[in-house]
Amino acid sequence: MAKEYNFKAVEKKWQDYWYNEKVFEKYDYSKPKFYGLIEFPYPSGAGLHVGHIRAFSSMEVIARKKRLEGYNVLFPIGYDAFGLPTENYAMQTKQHPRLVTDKNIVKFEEQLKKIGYSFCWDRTIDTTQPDYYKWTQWVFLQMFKKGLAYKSTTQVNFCPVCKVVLANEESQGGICDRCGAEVVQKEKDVWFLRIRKYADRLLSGLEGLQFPERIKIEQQNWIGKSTGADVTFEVKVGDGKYPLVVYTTRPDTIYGATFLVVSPEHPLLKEHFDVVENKEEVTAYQEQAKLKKEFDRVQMNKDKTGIKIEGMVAINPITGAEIPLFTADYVMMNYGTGAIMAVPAHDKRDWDFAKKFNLPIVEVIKSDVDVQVEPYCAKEGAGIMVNSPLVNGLTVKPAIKKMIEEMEKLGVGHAKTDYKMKDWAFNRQRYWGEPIPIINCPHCGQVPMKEEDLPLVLPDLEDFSPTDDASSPLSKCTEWVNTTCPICGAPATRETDTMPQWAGSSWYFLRYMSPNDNEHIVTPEAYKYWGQVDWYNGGMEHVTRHLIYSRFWNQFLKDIGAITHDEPYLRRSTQGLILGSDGEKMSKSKGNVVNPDDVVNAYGADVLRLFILFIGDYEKPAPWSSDGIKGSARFMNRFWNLQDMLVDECDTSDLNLDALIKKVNDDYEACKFNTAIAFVMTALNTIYARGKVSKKELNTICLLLNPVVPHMTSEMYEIVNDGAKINEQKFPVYDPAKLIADVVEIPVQIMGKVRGRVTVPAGSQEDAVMEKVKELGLLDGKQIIKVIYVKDKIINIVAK
RNA sequence: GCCGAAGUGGUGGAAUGGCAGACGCGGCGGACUCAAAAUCCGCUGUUGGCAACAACGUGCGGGUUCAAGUCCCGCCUUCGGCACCA
Repeated sequence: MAKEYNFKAVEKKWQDYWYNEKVFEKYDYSKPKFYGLIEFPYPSGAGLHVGHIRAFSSMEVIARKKRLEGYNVLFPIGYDAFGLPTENYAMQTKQHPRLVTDKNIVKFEEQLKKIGYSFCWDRTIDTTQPDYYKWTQWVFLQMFKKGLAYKSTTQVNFCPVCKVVLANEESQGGICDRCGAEVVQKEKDVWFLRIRKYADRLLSGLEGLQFPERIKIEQQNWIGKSTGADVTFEVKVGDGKYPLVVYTTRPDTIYGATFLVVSPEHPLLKEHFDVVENKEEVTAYQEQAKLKKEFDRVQMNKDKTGIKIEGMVAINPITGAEIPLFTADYVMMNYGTGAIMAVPAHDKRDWDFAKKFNLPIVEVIKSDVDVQVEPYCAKEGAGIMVNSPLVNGLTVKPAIKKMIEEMEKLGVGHAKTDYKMKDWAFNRQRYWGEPIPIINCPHCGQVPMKEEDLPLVLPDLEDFSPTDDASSPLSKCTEWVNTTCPICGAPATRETDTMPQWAGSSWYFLRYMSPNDNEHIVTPEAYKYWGQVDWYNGGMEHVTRHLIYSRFWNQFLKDIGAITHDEPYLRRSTQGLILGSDGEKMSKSKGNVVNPDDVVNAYGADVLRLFILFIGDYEKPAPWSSDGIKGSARFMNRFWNLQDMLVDECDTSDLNLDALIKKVNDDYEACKFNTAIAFVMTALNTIYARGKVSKKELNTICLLLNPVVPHMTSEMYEIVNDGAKINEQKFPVYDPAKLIADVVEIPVQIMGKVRGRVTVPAGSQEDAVMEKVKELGLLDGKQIIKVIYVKDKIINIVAK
C-alpha cells in the first residue's frame, strides 16, 4: 500500500525545493524563449481571491509545460500598487499607503507561494517603487516632448465623495467607479495623452494579433472609427457671418437637412451671444444642461429638449436655403464638432426633435416608410437618393463620394474621419500615484524635468487626504511644490496632480525583461531576446482600458526608438469570473466569498488548482461548488493510489496513451483545461477497471498532470523513479501513427437512426463494412437506395 | 437602440455537420464494516414495457441535409459591453 498522502508536508517539501533552489529563476538563453504573462494583481488588503487563482493557473500550466518542453520561460509576477483603494484604506486605518502596500505585497507573495506558482520571483516588480516609476515618469516626459501630453481645460467628471476627477471610463453612467456616488461636472485644467493620434494604428495593429474575435470587436467599437465629412454652414450673425462646421457621416443627405443643432456649450453661442434675441431662454437652457448630470443627458429615448436660437439663421451650402438653428443637449460638444445638420427623415433623434418642434421632414432616401409617420433610419443605408438634384438615383456609397467631391469644389466641406475614443485624461488629484514630472515656470511655462533628475519621488506626506477644491494633496506640501525652473533657474512650482491608475501597468511587461536596469526602460539585449509577450492572460474588464493603453504606450515607445515591436502582446486569452455557489458575483455583502487559503488548508494547493481548472469552460463564468472540490480531492486520491497497481509492464491495449497525450497537449494549448482533465479521469477509470498500471503509463500521466498538480506529481515521480526529479524530464510527445486503434467500432444508421454497430479493422473500405452490416440482418427485405460511409466514423444506409 | 456571448439531464458542463449528455457533482443500489465514514463496483434524460426494445428529446417556429445541439431564415429569454457618437 502507498504511504498515505500528507499534502501539507509534501506541498511544503516541494515549495521549499522550488523556491530555495530557485528552480524557476534559472535562465538558459541558448534555448528558445517563451514569455507568458498574467495581469499583475492589485495588492489589496483582502488578499488573494479565487478569481486570481483562475486567472493565474492557466498561464501557470502553460509555463510549466513550456519548461518541460525545453523552453526558456519568463513567467513573472509583480504588483500594480498605486491607486485609490490602498489610499482610502490607509486613510481609514491611519497608516501610510507605503506601509499598507508593503504589508499587502508580503501577504500576496506568501499566498502565491502556498499555491505553488512557478513565477520568476527574482523579477518581482512594484509600480510604487521609485526605481520603477522613474520610468513611468520617463515615458510621460517623452510624450510631453513629442506633444502627446498636454494640459487642457475641460469639463471633467468630479466625484464629490472621493474628491477626485475621474476619467470617462471611470464614471460610466454618471456613477463613480470607486464609491458609487453621482458624478458632477466641473471645469478643470488637466493633463491628457493624445491616444487619438494612435487610433488608426491601434485598429490596424489588431489584424495580426491572436486575440479572441470578441476582444478585437470590443476594441474596435471602443475606438469607434467613423468616416464622414465636415460641412460648413454659413450662419448669419447680425451683419456678419459665422462658418459653422458640422460633422456628418451622411453628407449625401444634405438636401434633407431642415435645421441645425449646436451643443449648449458650443462657442458660437459665446462668440455671438449679442445677436441672440432670446438671450434669457438660451442662457436658462445652457444653465440647465450644465446642471444635468451626464447620466441623464445620455439617457436614450427620453424627450428631446432644446431652444430655437432667435436672431440667427443658417444657410444650407448646397441648396442655399435658409434653415433655423437650435441648441439642444442631445448634441455633445465632445464628439464631432459639437454641431450637427439634422436630417429628420432619416435619423431617429432628429425625427423626434422635428416632431416636437414642428419642423419639416424631407425624404431624401427612397423607402416604403412614410417619413412623416416614422423615420427611415438607414444607418449603413440601403436605398436610392431622391429629392437631391446632385445625387438623385445614386445609391449611398457613390452618393456620398459625389457629394463630398461637390462640397470640395465649392469649398464648403471635405471628408473627415472621427473616433469615439477620447484622449486619455491622464491625471488624478490624489496622493498615491506617480507625480507628474513637469515644472511650471512663470517665464518658461510648462517645463519638463531633466531626465537625469528622475525619479521625482513622492514626498512623504503625513496628511494625504484629498482637498475639497479638486486639487491634489501634494499641493499642501510647499517645500516639495516649490522648486526652480530647470531652464532659467527662477522660482517655479511642480505639477501637483499624479498619474492615473493605468499608468504603471502600461509598460510593466517591458520591465520584467530587465527589472534592475537604471539606464534604460528595457535593456536592449534583454529586449532583443524576450521581445514580445507570447501569451497574455487577463480579464475581459481590461480589454478597453489597460489593453488599449498599454498597446498605445508600446507603439509610442517604438516610435521613439526605445523598442522595436509595434505590438506588445502576440496572443491574448481571458478567464471567466468565478461566481459564488449561489451563481451570483462574489461579494462580501452577499457572504458568498471563498477564500483560497481555506481551500488550501483543508485540501491542499493541488486540489484547488485542479478544481479551478476543471470547473468549466475557461472563458465563461462558473459558480464555485464545495461538492466539486470534494470531487477533485477524490480524483487526486485515486491518482495517488495508482502506485498500488504499479507493474513494470502489462497489457495496455485498452488505453491509447498517444491519443491521451495529444488530447491533453492540444487542450492545454487551447485553454480547454476542463476537457484535458476529464480525459485523464477517463484514463484513470480505464486503469482502475483493469487493476494494473504500467510504469510508462504512470510516468506519462504524472508528466501530463504535472503543470496542473505539480506537488503530488513531483512526489510520485520521485518515489516511482528512484529519486528522479520530474521538472528535469521532458513533456510527453505522441506518435501520430499510433493515434488510431487497430480496430474501430462503427455505428450503423438506417435512415439516420442508429440500429446497430460493427467492428472492423481501421481504414476499412465501404464494401468490407457493408459485408459486416449485412450480417446484422437489419436490411432484410429492404431495398438499399443509398449508402453514406465516413471512414472509421459512421455508416448510414438509406433504404425502403 | 447598437455590438458581443450564451440557452443541452436533478446539477457544473462535453460533443472538426456523423452514436447527444464525455467527465465531474448529486441520487439510487451493491461490496467491505458490528456500524458509520472512507474506498471499490454497478445503475442513473423522459415516457411506455418484466424485458429485448420503441417513441420522444439540445429555448421557440420554419428550412437545408443521407445525417443538425452544430448550418440558414424568423422569433423569445438571459448575461456582458457600448450608448442622443451625428
